[in-house]
Amino acid sequence: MKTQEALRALSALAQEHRLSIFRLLVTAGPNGLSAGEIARLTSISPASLTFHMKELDRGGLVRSWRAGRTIRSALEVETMRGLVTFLTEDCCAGRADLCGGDLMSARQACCQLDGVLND
Amino acid sequence: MKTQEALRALSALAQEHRLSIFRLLVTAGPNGLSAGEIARLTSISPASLTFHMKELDRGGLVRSWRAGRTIRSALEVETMRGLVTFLTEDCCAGRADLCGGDLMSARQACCQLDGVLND
DNA sequence: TAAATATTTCAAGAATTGTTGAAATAAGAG
DNA sequence: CTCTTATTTCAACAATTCTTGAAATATTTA
Repeated sequence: MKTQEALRALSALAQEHRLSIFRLLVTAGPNGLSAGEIARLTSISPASLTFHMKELDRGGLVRSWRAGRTIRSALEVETMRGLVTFLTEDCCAGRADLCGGDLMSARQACCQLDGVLND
Repeated sequence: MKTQEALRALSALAQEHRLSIFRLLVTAGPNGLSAGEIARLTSISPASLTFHMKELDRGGLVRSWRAGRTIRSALEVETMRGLVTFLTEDCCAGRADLCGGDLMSARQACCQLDGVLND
């Protein structure tokens, strides 16, 4: 995952409504939920929901498809996995332990960085 | 970490300048960097930097202190660790594997959720 | 095809976020 | 105490984000 993709995913999650939509879709599994179900369960108006679903889509966090006369959306699992990897491995590269990453590999990477760090 | 704290941390990271400041501070370690150094290294104007450092502070991602006539800022490590935990354990609760979390414990949790999920 | 349901589009307006340069504040150096 | 360096504050403005209700579109049902 590149920085720009990560920024779009982070922006998508950094909003109250969208975070709750996201968490709802986590529990919904691969079949997802229809827009109407999401709107009802989160008390977001239809027009506003369309706006937020687009942002989640732009962030690569959901995928949507038509099913009859409803639009269903489900989590794009790999993106979330990629974001956590970005935060722990790429974003905090060489110091993955700082972000909850693996301590052993982080320690090795840190040793290589020792000369670069300014303190 | 509560949802509102996570939202502030996510919002703080969801901006190009702030993400690059964050990544700079990852490499800087506990002594941090002065505002001037950050401004020079990232090409952000002083006034704009003040604005963004406040957002990072609001997100709990950095802490700042005066050292002589400079202000130094360093990473607030625990918040980043907490955010990754939030994303993997709390946000994706019961499906931590979706976010790159531990597969074993995720599978156990999923079994308990099976009856609740709607597909 | 007409009616009903589900969702999107659109434009207007409100709210929030980000940038800028000039002036203000804080601290060390002469 | 004055000068210089480092940073913040502020107000104005631009840009982006979010909400709203009304109208438009797509699909199924009668």
